[in-house]
This record gives sequence, structure tokens and C-alpha cells, in this order.
Amino acid sequence: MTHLSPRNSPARPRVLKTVTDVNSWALPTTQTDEHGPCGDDDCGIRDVQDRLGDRWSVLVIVELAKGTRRFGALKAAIPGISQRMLTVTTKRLIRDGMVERTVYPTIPPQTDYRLTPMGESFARAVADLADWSRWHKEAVAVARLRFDLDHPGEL
Amino acid sequence: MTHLSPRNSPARPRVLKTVTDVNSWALPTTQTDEHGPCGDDDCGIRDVQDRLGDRWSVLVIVELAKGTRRFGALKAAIPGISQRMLTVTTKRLIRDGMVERTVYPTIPPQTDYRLTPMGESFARAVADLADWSRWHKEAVAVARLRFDLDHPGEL
DNA sequence: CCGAATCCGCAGCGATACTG
DNA sequence: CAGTATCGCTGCGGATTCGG
Repeated sequence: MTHLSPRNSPARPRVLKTVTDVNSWALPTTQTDEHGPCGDDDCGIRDVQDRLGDRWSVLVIVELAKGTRRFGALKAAIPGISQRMLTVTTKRLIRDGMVERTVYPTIPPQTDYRLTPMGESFARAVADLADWSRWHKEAVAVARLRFDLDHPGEL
Repeated sequence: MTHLSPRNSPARPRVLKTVTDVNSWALPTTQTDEHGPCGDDDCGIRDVQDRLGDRWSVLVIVELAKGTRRFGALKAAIPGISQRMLTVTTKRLIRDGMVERTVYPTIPPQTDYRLTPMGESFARAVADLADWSRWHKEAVAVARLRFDLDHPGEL
């Protein structure tokens, strides 16, 4: 909570003056601009971000968007993922109502995963973002290279 | 939709048989289905996901989409964020070419942040996802409640 | 006001082993 | 084949302090 100086002093930033009174550097005025639909704790993004944030959820969604998949097929289609993370990820997606699971009690057990209607809706939204990503990935890479050249040792 | 009778692969699966030879549970066949545009290490999403993953990048983008902001204004508009994470986040966004920074060497220093054209493009893509989030947030919440009721002590 | 530097807890994730 | 349990590492991110 940034409280500020109740000082009404119109003293706004002076420009290039030899100064040592560092302590007086306070907020010039109440500047919390009014428009905060976002900026509140969450503006509704958080729920989605929880799924977008982790490493695997998006990849699982994208794969399931192609159709129903069994556990092993998912694992095979997402090379880097471990058994554990696949079960964890699918379980979280199920919890969020994005994915449904069907277990067939055959002797080598089989489990099918498929998107729910909401999951499909989400998959389309994600696909749009993936398109954006593919379209701009080189521009991002270039920007990063330039930055790393100009600012070595940062980030 | 729901296709049943999943088992048809020729060789292995027996159904509901008293078995103990657990060791023979091997892959039925080479099942790496062919379509892997995604599934490779990254299908181009990773670059974006790096920014979507962390807690603050999206919020900063959304705020900057409203216009140029100084450091303090950003901090005020995003209540939870700390000084450190704001500087870190903005720097990462600058590195990715999403944000530009302008420093005015006044005596109380002033720094303005604004989206680059690419940043604005990204902001629109993100806004679409935020819309989806707002539209479905209650459905997600309900799904989670149901899950937590049925499966206590999980996740 | 803006930012860098330091310390530190904790969640995410991988590796491994075990079960039905 | 599908899933659970346990351990250890790593990096994000919060709190705090210092500096121009």
C-alpha cells in the first residue's frame, strides 16, 4: 500500500538541478488513474493463467483437440513429459472441467481422455494464441538477441 | 463422440481375465500417431508461454494496453506486485520486444513504459483470452467445487 | 521516484521405484 | 498400461535494504 504525502505542495519534478535532498522524493500527486477493471486482485485472468502457466497443460490441450487419446498416446505425443506430470496435468484439467476421463477395466487397463465442450472452447482460444506465437516467434527471437547483445549479463 | 469398444488391436489385450503375468504389459504396437506439428519440443508456443507463465507479465501488458504508464503508475495499477517483480517483468517484456522504455533525466527520475506495435498485437491476443476467461470463470469454479467434493484430499 | 542487490521460502517438475 | 509415492533440485517471486 503506497501511502503518499498529503502535501499539497505543487512542487512537481524539477529538472536537472543539483540536489541532495533525496528524502523528499515522494509521489508528485495522487496518480492512481481511474479505470481499474483489471488491476484488482484478479480481473478474471487468474483462473486461466493457472492452466496456462504450467509447462504441460497447453500441450495436452492442443493434443486432445485432435481427438480422444489414451494415456500412453498422450505421453508419446508429448515427448518431454514424464508419467507423473502427465497424470498431474490431466487431473488438474479434469478438475477444471476441461477434460473427461473414461476408464475401461480391461486387463491391460485403458484410459481415454477427451475434451469437454468447455475444453474444446478453451482449445480454440489457445489455438489462436498459438497462431500468434508462431507468427511472431522470430521477431521475439530477434528482439531477445539484440537485447542480450546490448545488455550482456542481464536476465 | 463417445466411441466405445476401444479394443481392437490385434495382438495383446485380453479382457477381464484372471492374470498374474503383469510383466507382459507392454505397448500393444507402435502407437506414436503421426501428426506431430506439436508434440515436438516446442511447437512455437514456448516463447509466448514463458511470458504467459509468470504471474505478472499479462497484467502489465493489459495495463499498458490502456496507454503509456510510468513506473509508479504501473505499480499502483497492479496492487499485488512488488517493486522488484515490476522491474523484472518489464525488463523481460522489453527483452522480448513487447515494451519500450523512455527515461527522463529529471531530478526525481521518471520512466515511461509503452507497448511496441508487437506488444499491442500481443495485447489484443491476450485480451481475447481474458474474455474467454471471464466468460467461463464461473463454470471453472463450479467444476472445481464438484471435483473437490467428490475427490477430497486430491490436488 | 526508479531501480539494483541480497536473502530465502516454496511450488513446479524430473527421476526413480512400486502397485494392480 | 495406467497410476501413486517419495525425494531432490531449481527458479520464481516476496521482503528488505541500499543508491542516485
